[in-house]
Amino acid sequence: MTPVATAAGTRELPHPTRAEIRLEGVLHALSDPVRLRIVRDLAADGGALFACSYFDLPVTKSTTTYHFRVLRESGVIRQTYRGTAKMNGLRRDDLDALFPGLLDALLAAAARQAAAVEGG
Amino acid sequence: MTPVATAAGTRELPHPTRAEIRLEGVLHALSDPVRLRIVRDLAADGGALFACSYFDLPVTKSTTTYHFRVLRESGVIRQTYRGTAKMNGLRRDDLDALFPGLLDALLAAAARQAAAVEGG
DNA sequence: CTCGTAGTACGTCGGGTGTCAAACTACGGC
DNA sequence: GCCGTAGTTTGACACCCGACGTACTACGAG
Repeated sequence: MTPVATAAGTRELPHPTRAEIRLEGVLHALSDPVRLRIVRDLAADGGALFACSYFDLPVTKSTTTYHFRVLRESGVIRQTYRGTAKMNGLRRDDLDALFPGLLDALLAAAARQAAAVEGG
Repeated sequence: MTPVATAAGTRELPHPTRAEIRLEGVLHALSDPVRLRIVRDLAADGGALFACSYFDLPVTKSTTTYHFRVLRESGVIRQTYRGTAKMNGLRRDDLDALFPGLLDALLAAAARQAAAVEGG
């Protein structure tokens, strides 16, 4: 069996269109420390793509999958398969078009808070 | 009994200090449609204060109390008693100091989305 | 004092969230 | 073909969240 399109074999991931992205969903996605960290790391290296395994998260693989899915379904990141890896990238263009300045303000706020916490 | 300081009689509400405000908490507070609406209304009239009953929310009184408490405990609003009413105001000074530009970006994003939804 | 208005506290309830372990699928290399 | 690596799925779990009704408290007006 498993002729075509098992859940994992689909090789095609559902993303919300730009118009479907909801501010509340984005804020909810970013209100989790793990997910906020992921987005910060993603934004740190420009528009580069990173596999899930690139991130050093304090949770198991299955929890990691869950968090990336929340980020994708809220429209914050875009995920594409590349061989056995799943590459993740910020949807900066869509977010900037929908909510100009928001992503930068959020990233700046996160950086500021991280500096305040780590720096004492 | 109830000589002094019952929970309601305290007439003093716990607020986080500026340093205690966490970005994740603010985002979580704003990720609920009812609370986002409250903050938008609060911001619409400058720094004016409004009683809870000023807002026309699609929930009961007890749920309203809950949402205002979430906003207060996350540091988004400040609540003070004024007779039998409880006045609510945005903590714009604290938020702007902690996360410059964030609140304005969030309000602009919310306004933009509201316009897109209502305007078709 | 009594009444009305504004808001709180408490108990409850269904559903969502974040976490894990274990078993599984998909791809690339050998 | 077989194995390892990367990620998924499922089920379970404890906890939190948003909603409600009811009973309650606080203050001001009369």
